[in-house]
Amino acid sequence: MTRYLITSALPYINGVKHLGNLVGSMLPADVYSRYRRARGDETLFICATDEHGTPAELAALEAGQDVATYCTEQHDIQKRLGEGFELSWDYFGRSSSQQNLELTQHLARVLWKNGHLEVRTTKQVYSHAEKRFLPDRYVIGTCPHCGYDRARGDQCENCTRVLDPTDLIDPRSALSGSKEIEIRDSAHLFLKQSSFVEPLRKWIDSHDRDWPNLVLSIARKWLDEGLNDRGITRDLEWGVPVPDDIGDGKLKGKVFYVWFDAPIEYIGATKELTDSRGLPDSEWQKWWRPENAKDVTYLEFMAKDNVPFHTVGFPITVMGSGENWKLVDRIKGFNWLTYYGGKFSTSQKRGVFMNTALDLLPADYWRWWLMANAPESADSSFTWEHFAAVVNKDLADVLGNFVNRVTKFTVSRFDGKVPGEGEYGDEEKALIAELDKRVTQYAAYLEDIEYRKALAELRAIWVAGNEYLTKAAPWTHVKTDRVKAAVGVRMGLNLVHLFGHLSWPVIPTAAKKIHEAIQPAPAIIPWPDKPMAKFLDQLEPGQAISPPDVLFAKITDEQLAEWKTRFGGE
RNA sequence: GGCAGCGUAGCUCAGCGGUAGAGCAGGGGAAUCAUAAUCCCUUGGUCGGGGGUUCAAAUCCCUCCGCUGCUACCA
Repeated sequence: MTRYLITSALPYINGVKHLGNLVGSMLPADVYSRYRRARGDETLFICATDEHGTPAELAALEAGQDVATYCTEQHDIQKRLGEGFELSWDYFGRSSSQQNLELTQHLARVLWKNGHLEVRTTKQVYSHAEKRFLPDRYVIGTCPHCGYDRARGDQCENCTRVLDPTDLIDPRSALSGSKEIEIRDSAHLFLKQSSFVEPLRKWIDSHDRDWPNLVLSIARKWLDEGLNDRGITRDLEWGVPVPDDIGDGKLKGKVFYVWFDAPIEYIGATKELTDSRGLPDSEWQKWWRPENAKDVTYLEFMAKDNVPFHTVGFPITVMGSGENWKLVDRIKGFNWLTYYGGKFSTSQKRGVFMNTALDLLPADYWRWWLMANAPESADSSFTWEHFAAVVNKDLADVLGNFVNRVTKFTVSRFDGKVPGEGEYGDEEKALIAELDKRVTQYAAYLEDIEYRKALAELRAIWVAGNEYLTKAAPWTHVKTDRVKAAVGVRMGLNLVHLFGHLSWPVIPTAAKKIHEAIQPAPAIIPWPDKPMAKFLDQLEPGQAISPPDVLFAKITDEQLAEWKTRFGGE
């Protein structure tokens, strides 16, 4: 049987993530992981914080903390928020872990031995005020092309030309404004990516049919433009140190570039997991070393900005090692979620962030809207109006109200027990036939990782329940034909039970409550892996049920107005 | 500038060579078990503009316009 290795792009450490970050990687990975587990597949869902790099150092500086402490705190915050969103990680690691350090150094060593790395001297901007090297973007000055006086060292935001920091007129530090900067020579390790174009293209072409267009076109764009060799070290203190035996001692005190060590943390976090349980190395290797992982399908979830690093950078690391490491099998890429058509922005505090989202509403509300409107084929836009309308209609009216009306009616007219009288007739058979089709279709969409379509199908399944109930109308029959009413109620309760199962990967908390209205719920609510005729006729007559509290309170006009004001709608 | 994606009903989107679709919103009706929720019926689009290929184009090609993103040391 296939085992599933699932990774979510690593959220960066510099603060709480927004809904765009969530929907682009962590949440879809979670829904898929839950679906696999529901089907009984052995599944490993790995995520971690991405902790290295200049922004982490700067964020720590701003917070008045040393960077290690800052990262520890932020990691805990992100972990807690992820759990608040019911992200079912098997492990949420840290790219600053010892395990990742060792793996990163190991892979760099074999790349060095295999001749895929070389030392080159580059010109770097050094700032005396900060006593540090500055990444290009943290040097600002006047653009030599258009005269814009706040052009960044990597690109002028005004005329969009790509720049080198040495091009800037009157350069200064973006951090302090200090003009005491100089260009220094600095030795760095370069990964000779250019020699991997052919194997990469072959590999990418082999996924022509099973990768989304978005992913293929981004990957090919990079290959088509010609792969430049890429610096994989930086003049920073915070990061994985370059070992002394690489680069003939010219790289003392440098660290690997965050993009080199971050994907390796997928493996690192797996080892963190097995180490934390005192398991031998063979346990993490059974996911990552193909000789032990022939039955593993590896899926990566990420937003489109991450695609180059997962289709080019990381695969080169793995291929160039000459060792057998698991390469990704399927990549699911996402476009951007926008906030009223504009960018979600961490620095400008524009949009909705994971912490505030959970303060307003339970995770399931967000999970439903985000997955039902996932930016799969194009960017999609979050607006409070749309969010409230969708959540109220789909969750409160269509699903929540269905569960409520069936269970309440059972209590008021059937003593709160599953009625056993009567046999299923034509209406029930028609419903069963429809649901056999729809459940199969829903599963097919989840297998394809087509979330918009999958959730539309799930919603259609809920609607089918409402349609059936209207036709069965037990509230009418109960007055004249108790047996007929009993059939409708029994089917209604079986439908509630079904909805609890089918909804679990997407809205786990509500699904659990729905399941518990009928009977105690297991930790993993399994997929209804049998024909609907059986599944919808399985509740024992006489079994007691208990209506849940209101599953989804509606978002009121007042709340909507308040949130729009508070978060700046439009 | 280059590259990529997108432009289909008021809104959010599906369809991607064979008589224009879904959900929401709007209109009408039914029902009254239920969080006034539900169910049925229904209005609504010359598929961004123009040109071409084809028996046939929203769907393929060219071109123009518009929006978004990327452009390699932010991640």
